[in-house]
Amino acid sequence: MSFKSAPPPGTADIFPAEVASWYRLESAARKVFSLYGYGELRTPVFEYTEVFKRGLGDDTEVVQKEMYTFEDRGGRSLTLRPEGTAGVMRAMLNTEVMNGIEQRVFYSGPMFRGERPAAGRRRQFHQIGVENVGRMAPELDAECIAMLMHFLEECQISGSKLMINTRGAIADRKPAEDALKQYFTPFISSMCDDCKSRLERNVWRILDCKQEQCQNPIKNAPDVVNFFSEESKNYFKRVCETLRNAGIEFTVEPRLVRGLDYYVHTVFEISHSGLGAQNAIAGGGRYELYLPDNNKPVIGVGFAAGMERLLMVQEALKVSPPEDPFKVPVYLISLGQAARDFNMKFANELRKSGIPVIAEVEDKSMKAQMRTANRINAKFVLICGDSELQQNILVCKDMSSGEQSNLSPGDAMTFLKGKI
RNA sequence: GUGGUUGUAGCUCAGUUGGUUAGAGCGUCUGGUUGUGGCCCAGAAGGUCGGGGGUUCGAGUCCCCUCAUCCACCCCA
Repeated sequence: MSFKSAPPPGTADIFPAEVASWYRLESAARKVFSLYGYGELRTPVFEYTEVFKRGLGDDTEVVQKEMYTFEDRGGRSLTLRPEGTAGVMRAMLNTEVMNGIEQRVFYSGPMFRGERPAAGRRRQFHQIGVENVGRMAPELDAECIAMLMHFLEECQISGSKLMINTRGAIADRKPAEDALKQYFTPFISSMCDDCKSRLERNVWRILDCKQEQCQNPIKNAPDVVNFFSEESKNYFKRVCETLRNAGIEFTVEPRLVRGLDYYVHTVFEISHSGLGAQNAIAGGGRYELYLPDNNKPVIGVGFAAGMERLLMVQEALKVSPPEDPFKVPVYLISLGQAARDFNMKFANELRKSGIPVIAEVEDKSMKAQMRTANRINAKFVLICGDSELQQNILVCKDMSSGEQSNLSPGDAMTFLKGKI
């Protein structure tokens, strides 16, 4: 196997046979999201580096060590988007959302993160995401989650687990952070290196640590919710209520923090077993996102789902693969140059009337051409040789029954139109 | 970034304690009497054994380096 034909680490070619499954995910997304009033927004795959630094938070793992950053010829620092929200919010700046008018958008496309590839984790991966921008209400958070569940249902994905938590308002952070710092400080010498640096940089993430030596201190850590304002607590309560009213099952996971700094209040994650270590198929929450040169945050609630992971779950659940939209049902066999000339022209006429066709261009034997027809799974073949040309007919053969008949080119076209 | 795993034909893999022209199955191509596929039969093509260096009379087999794969840590979608 030649390594030269392999794409760079963590990237993959998606061949036509697999693309059908991607189409299905995307059309499920369009269908469901449009039911909730969401329209598609397409933003660039790269942005000014500052958009992500400022938007996601300088101290996040993603910004610190996973971004594909480069300088363009104009000396601008640009970054391949590691997630979708920051770019969408950048696009929303200076629109009516800044005055509390709601915008509902979804997106899908490639994201880039310089991580070591593993099961369900690539350097270029694809997300479908949704953002409800401009307004804040617990009902919107709940509806966003409900829509995600609806989408998963549409994708025939069952057995997923919804976990939610609250991070409180930004104003609640300080007391909670202080309490956490105070609590962890006596234990910190026995904790892992990452946690040591998190203590000052980002205490919250200690709660998320999975290292053996950190589990004990974490287990008894104070519940941050206790430091939140009544307003924040009520907000979360209301989100939970609305979800229950919608009949959505979930568990409250006080340890659920998530890695990006822009989250406030509601955060959530959906996991699915049977995916390997990366078991999150979607995640999101409410955010207040600050962008360069803007002191007023863009607010909203949203989520992103990993397309590769959704596909993996579908496969694990044995969701039947969609029909290949690239089937070519008609194959034109020609015997001799004159017949080939005719077929090249006739093929185009068939295509213009909506019939997918492949015409053989090589001077191969009848048998060889029949074998090809069989291999590409043609439903019908049209055979043309000198005698057919003389009589102005084509032999039309049904590949599954083996029946064949002589038809004029015009009749053959109408016949095939009726069959395909 | 840190670990471990694997790397032989288009694909899935065999290759015995290092020993002559590197194998199988599937796939592909060509044939099995004039222009008819799938099944069957016959034959053919196709590999500098991921790359580089080393040990050896001799390396696909052993050692080192490198690249890539897959997986785990980490992080998250």
